[in-house]
Amino acid sequence: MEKPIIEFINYIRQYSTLSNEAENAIVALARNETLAKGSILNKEGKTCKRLYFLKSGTVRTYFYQDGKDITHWIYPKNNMVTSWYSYLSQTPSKDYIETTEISEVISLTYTQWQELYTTFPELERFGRLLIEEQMALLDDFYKGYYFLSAKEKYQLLIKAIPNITQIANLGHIASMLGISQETLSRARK
Amino acid sequence: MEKPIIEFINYIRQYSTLSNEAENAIVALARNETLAKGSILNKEGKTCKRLYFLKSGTVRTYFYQDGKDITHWIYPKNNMVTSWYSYLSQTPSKDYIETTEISEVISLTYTQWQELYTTFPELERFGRLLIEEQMALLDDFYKGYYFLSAKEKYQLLIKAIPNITQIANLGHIASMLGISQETLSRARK
DNA sequence: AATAGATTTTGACATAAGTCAAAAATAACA
DNA sequence: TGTTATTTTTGACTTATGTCAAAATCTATT
Repeated sequence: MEKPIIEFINYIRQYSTLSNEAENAIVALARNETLAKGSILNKEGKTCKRLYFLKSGTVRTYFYQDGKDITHWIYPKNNMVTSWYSYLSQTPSKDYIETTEISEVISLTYTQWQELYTTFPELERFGRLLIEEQMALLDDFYKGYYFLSAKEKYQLLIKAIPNITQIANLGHIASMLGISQETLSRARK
Repeated sequence: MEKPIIEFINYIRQYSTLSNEAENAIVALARNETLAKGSILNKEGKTCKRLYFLKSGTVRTYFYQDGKDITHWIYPKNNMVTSWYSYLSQTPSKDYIETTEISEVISLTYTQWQELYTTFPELERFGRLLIEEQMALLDDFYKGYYFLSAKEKYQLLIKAIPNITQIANLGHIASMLGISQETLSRARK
């Protein structure tokens, strides 16, 4: 029998060694889905209950401000995806999470993870290291960001997500950078 | 005998239960210092080896961009302080960390924490929950931040750190928000 | 290949915020 | 309590980026 979860297991192994028991527990709980382009994983006002591993495809998180669709972040495949604030604090989200192309995701719920953390210390380690990495990324990305010109912001993003132009359109990228699409278009000239 | 570490132990207890053994291990390793105003805890180019608990006082992290001093974040007492990217990845920092008034800090090194995480699962839990909280804070704060006017940015900061005007001057606050001091002054009008 | 739809670029103009400089207000110190 | 230093505010002018609108380019489908 196939094990469609294997990529996720390998992903976890990059952070922490896994006992057979822990692996089996994850395999037993994980939900594996193939989603059409434009599928919504979570929406504004709903608490994000799941942490997703994006096995293939692309996911975008966004929210509405003054009626405008503003991209929060774009995730290429092989990333953990969720609405971090909502998921971690288990409070209603301000974000939408959507697939921008056909995507496969593997997920467990917040509650399941809490139990796994308690039962398997190696999974709590995974949880810690995963968030540490996300935190370091965010901390580094936003540092001094405000004082950069439109062009410099774009260059910084390219460094963080090199294939961003292949997986997202200009409008989404621009709002992610906090600049207008026209300005971004000119910055790339 | 006094236990000057007790505030830190209580802080940890907010996140995770602590066995006597774990508590003793921390007491044995923790370094307790009183620092004059303007003390530098870490500087640009040096890897931040310690995670600090700010028992009293105020700490500011900042970096230089085009020769300008730009505030990254300001920490009131009872917070964990470090240069997150540098500490978590153990690579050279871009930040300076300084006290802006006389302050007491309690700290352990990165290496010490790694050992504690392995020995005491309850401390690994603390480590995970601490970073999760920081991550949620950052994620929430920066969201949609770019599209706010100077005035709205200031209001958002006041919500995040209500006593900010008591513990930092306008120039530091302005650069933290990514706006000029003059604009901030006018925004507060 | 032709049509329709979506995305990106270009143009003209408006505006929030930056910069430099000086004045005013506040705090620190003798 | 007067003097100096530091911090904050105000003024005049400049500029990067936003906005609205239209043209150009790319993509998909029949």
